[in-house]
Parts: sequence; structure tokens; C-alpha cells
Amino acid sequence: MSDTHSAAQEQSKRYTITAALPYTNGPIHIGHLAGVYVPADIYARYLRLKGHDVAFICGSDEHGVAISMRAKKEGVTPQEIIDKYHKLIKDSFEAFGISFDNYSRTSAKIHHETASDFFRTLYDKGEFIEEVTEQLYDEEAGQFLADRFVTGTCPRCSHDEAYGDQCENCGSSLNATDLINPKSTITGSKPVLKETRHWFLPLDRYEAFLRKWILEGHKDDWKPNVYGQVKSWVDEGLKPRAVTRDLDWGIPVPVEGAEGKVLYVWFDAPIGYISSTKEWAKRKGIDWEPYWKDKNTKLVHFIGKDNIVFHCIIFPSMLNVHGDYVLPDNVPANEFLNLEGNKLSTSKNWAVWLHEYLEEFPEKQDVLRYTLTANAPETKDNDFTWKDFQARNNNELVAIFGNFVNRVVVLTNKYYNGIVPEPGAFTEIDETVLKDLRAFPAALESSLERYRFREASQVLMNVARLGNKYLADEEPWKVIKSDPERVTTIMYTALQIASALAVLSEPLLPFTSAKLRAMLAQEGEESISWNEIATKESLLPSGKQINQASLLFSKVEDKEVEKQLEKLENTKKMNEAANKTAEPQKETATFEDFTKMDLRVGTILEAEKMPKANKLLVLKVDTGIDTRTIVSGIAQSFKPEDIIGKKVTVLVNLAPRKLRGVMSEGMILMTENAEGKLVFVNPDEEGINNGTMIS
RNA sequence: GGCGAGGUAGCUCAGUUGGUUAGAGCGUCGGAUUCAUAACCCGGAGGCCACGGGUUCAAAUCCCGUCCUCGCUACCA
Repeated sequence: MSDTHSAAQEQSKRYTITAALPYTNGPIHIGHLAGVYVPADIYARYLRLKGHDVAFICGSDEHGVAISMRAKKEGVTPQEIIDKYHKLIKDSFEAFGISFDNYSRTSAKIHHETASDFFRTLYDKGEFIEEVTEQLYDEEAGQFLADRFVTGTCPRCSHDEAYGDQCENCGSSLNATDLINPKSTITGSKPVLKETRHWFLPLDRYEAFLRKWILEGHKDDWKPNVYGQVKSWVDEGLKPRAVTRDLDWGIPVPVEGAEGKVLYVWFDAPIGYISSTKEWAKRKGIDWEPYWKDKNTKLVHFIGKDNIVFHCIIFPSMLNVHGDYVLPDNVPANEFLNLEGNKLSTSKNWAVWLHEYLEEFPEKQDVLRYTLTANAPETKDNDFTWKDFQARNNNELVAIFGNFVNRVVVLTNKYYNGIVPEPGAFTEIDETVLKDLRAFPAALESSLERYRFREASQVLMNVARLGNKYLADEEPWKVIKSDPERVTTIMYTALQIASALAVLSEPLLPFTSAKLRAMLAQEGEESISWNEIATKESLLPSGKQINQASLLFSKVEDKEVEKQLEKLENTKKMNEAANKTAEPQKETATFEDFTKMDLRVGTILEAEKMPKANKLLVLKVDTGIDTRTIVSGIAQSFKPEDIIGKKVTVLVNLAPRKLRGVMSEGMILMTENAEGKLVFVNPDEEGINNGTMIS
């Protein structure tokens, strides 16, 4: 082997690359891909090409209350839910070319053991705090109820199907114990309060460690959005965080007297990276430990911004107190991707689903990879539009990349029957072009090492641009008529660019790279390595027979874009229709129930913002009976000055309640328009006096 | 309310140890060309660098304030 090869070997490092474990309650969409899996895959592929030792690790995250609840709702077992999505996700990743070295699942035995051992180690070290609290318990089902397993009347807006953690009507976040008339969604029975013991990870004790490690140690090499978010958390003060739950779906807490309790999904999920690595190592017959415990291993977590706290604070703290483990070298979290101007939403079906894309755009994996990379939400939220998808494909992949390759291969076949010609003397222009070409690997490395994938996609495109410009300047199709000798050098040089392109495109466009290698007859033994591009005399040697041209990319027609937009329009319509469907009628109220409520016409006399609160207005209302203070959560829909003098409907005999220190005596009746803006329910006739009864 | 990130050309984004006419790609307009999927190549137009103050010989870049977007957090009908 050459000297360059051994030099590369010497620099070779060990990398453990993780991509966020997808939660198995839905398929993968473009937001996941753009934020996590595409950049992680590009990075992993690049490192392999550089000759590094890479473990690219992922798997399905299959525990947690959301799956348990969904199973109950659909009347199936949690196992059926996770099997369905695990398969769908795993298969679509594979078809999309995400090159995981191992894709495991947290329901695997090896993971249960690993997570269990991990917990036990911290437990034995006395790292946890134990605390007994009162939680809602369903006696009929014989189990504690997670917040989302409880519904009841919202104490704020009286919506009577509020969840234990949040009221979807008024948006307030709640404690399950706050709900009026709580009801178990499992049996419908009324839950009781019961004591339960849980284990907490005392994050507050790790503040000094986190400050030193991240705030001092990674000030300059972590992305501003990640660093800033971590700083924000640490500065606000960390609190102990429960790492166990009362639930029957998950990894049993491996401690005496913890029956019916499982590890909190956020405790076990990141450990899934470790168990997936173990699974992989076992299959390969190698030792997994260096990938997590050797100080020279570089651990990198690819995640979306919603996961920053877990990957930068909780998991590193766990690894640190456990001992033995290396800490992440970087966590290049991305922001979010929007779709046609709106947030991606699994529940609203506002997404481009990977498995659907693969069916609707066969053989176009690289087009989506490229679009998502070129437009990745690296520094701020970004918007995916189908028009942009079409433009990136037609104007860049087809027009620049595909076209260059096609020109070179067609001309080579036309002039030399597909045999790489022997070059003559190189001109200054040839030399410059070849020199520029050899600079590209370093340029790409610089972008990729800094996790600037968007930039890398443009650098890659510049390789094809270099080729196109070279052909346009040298005009072999003209020169062939006057000086055919010269054309051999031109075509040889252009073919070197195509050959480099085949290798350099591998991380971003793996399918295209493979096709191009095949076209240039540079597969397997014949292929050149990334590190050789800058140094090897000839990338595609004279005399080599290449194959016929075939198109690397095809145009995306307007029709296809329209079809996708139509699909989204339909989703919108369905959502609107779903919203229009009125909620079912509540249970019968007797006349007496109704007459209990004293509703009056009132007038807002004064209104001002509650200091230090976002949603609250403090109102003085003339109810006819008296002038009283009502605190109302309408500040996001109205300016105080705009509602003074407004006639409103007031529930005057609602039990008074103190809100942020101000006693609120009553409630203003509100409803909501299609955009979610609040609207007063008020008498629209003039001349109705304050205090008039509503019946 | 507090904190974090962002606000630069029609679009997507670079650019901050402060320093000549603020850059790239796409789009647009014009030119050239025909080997190539009407693609490539060359050139032009297009920016009060969110807004208002300040520091400075000099500000997209530093300081103060305001506004907008996204997120976290608090509070919360």
C-alpha cells in the first residue's frame, strides 16, 4: 500500500456516532430526516471514507406512556404497536440509505439488561434520591395513573375533558391532582390518592460538573443554539428528576419493593445507544467497550433541538456519575423543519412521510437527501417546500451534477469508444483545474468536521461546476475538428473530475455515487479512496474502459409537485373538517344544575396586564350587582385598552380563586374562532343593563 | 415576565479579533454556446445588513433600547 494510506491509518480515530432513537408511535418524516438522520449519515459515511473506525448507532425507542396509552386506545398490546412501527421505521431507513451499523430496539433483551445494570450501578452508588409522593391511583385497575391516563374538568376553563398534564382546550399545563372530578381513562372509575415511592436523579448536584464541562469546556466548539440552551437550563437551576414511573410498560426498576414500576423512558432511551453498540459488537465479534469507554473515542450525538436537555444534561450526568464512560464530544442539534410554512405535526398528518416518499419517488433517495441537506435547519428553523425540492433537483442535481457527468461520459464514448484517453501535455488551465480539484477533499472535510452540511452540499456542487466550466472553456466538441490531439488531454482531465465526484459525493449522495462509480467502472477493487483524491497521480487511468452514459437524475415535473401540494391541501381540508365536527354533547344537566349558575351581563370598566404573566389580564367588571375583579387569561387575544367598555357575559357565582396573588371573582364566558383567537360571548343588542340575568 | 436562538438580495443562507465598492447559490434580466436532460458558460440588475439611539476616524459586526419569529421556562383562565 502507498504511504498516503498508512498515513491515513495513523490518523485513524474511533468514533461512536448516535442518531436519536425514533419513538415507535409513528413513522419517520422529513423533519426527523433533516434534523437528525441525514446529517448523521453523511457524517458517518464521511468518517468511514476517511478510514476511521466508526460505530453508527441507532434503534427504536419503544417504552413510555404514550405507547402504552395508544395501545389501550386501539385495543391492542403495546408490543403490537412497537412491532408495527419498528419494522416500518427500520425498513424505510434502510431503503433510504441510512447506513446504521446497528439498528436495535429498546424492547430487546440486551437493552433491558444494560439499562437495568446501569440503574443498579447508580443505585448501589447511592446516587439516587428516594421520595414518596401522592399520586392518583385506579383501584379498579390496580395501578397508578400517569398524568395522561387521567381526564377531568379543567380547573381553569371548565373544559371537562382535560388531560392530567394539559388541558387541550385552554392550553394550560396541569397536575393530574388539580383536575376536578378526575376520571381514569382505563376503567372510568374515580381515582384515589395513594402514596408511591420514586427515584430521582439529583441533577442539582451535577451543576459544577456541567458548568465546567460544557459552559467552560465547549464554549467555542458547540453550536450557539445548543450551548445557549444548556446555559439557560443550568443558570435557571437544575432540579432532581424522577427516573422511575408507575407503569406496566417498560424496564422494571431493579430494586426490591419496586414492583409495578419501570424506568422512565428518558432514562432508558439513551442507554439504548450503549445496548445497540453491544448488540453490534457481539455480532461482529469485537469488544464494545472501547466505543464507550476509551478516552480516544469521539462520541457524537445527532439530535433535534427538542432533545438538547436529555443529551447535554441528563445523559452526560448519568454517564459521568456512572464513571467509566466517555462524554459526548459534540451534540450538533438541529432546529426544526417546517413544511410549506406550517409546523410538522404527526397528529395533524402535516408531514412528508419517508415511507410514502420512497413509494412515490422511487430511486430518488438522493434527491430528498440533497434537498434536506441544502436546506437543513442548522442555525434556525427552516421551511421545506415542494417547489424548492423541484428547484434543487432540476437546477442543481440535474442541470449541474447530472449534466456534467452525462457530458463527459457521452463525449468519451463518442470520441474514444469509452476508453479513457492518454493525455498529452497539460496546459496551464488543465493544471489549475486539476489543482483546484485536489483541493476539494480538504474543503469538504472542513465543512463536514464542523457539522456544516449545508455548506458541504454547495462545496460538492462546486466540483461539478468546476467540470462544467472547464468543458465550456475548452470546448472539446469544437477542438475535435481542428486539433483532435488536444482533446485527449481535455477529456482525460474532465474524466478525473468525474472520478473525484464519484467519491466525494458518497456521503451526501450514496446512491448517485454508486451509479457513477459503475458508469466509470470504478467499483470495488477499482475504486479510489477519499484520501487519494488529493495525492494520486491518476484517478481514472488512461486505457480504462468506461460504460455507457445513463442519467443520474431525472427532472421533477410540475405535475408531481402539484400532486404533492394537492395531497397537503387535502390534509388541511380534513383537519378543518375534523375541527368543525362539534364535540359530543356533555352528559345531561338537570334544570337545577343549570340554575345553580348565575350568569349576568356585565361591562368591562378597566383592564390591565397582570405583571410578569403572559396570558392574564386583570379586569374590573361592572356586574350590576357590584364592581369586581376578574382575572382572565385572554391577554394573548386582546389588548387591555381595546376591551374597556365591552359588554360581556359573566359567571358571577363561580368560587373565587386567587391567581398570581389577585383574587378573581367570576369568569368571563369566551369561545374561540377558527384561528384559535378568543371571542367574547356577549349580548349584541344595545340597551341591556348590567346585572341582567341570563337564563 | 425571565432566558436562549434567529432577524443580511425575491427565496435559502455565508459573513462579527470593527476597516476598501456587504458575498454565494437559486430565481430574474441580458449575452454567448450547442457536447449535454432548452442543460452548461459569461455578465447585469437587485440590499437604510429588523428598527431607534450610542461608542469610534470607521459599525452588518461593539454597547443600550424597541419590534418580530422560534424554542425553553415561569405564571396561568
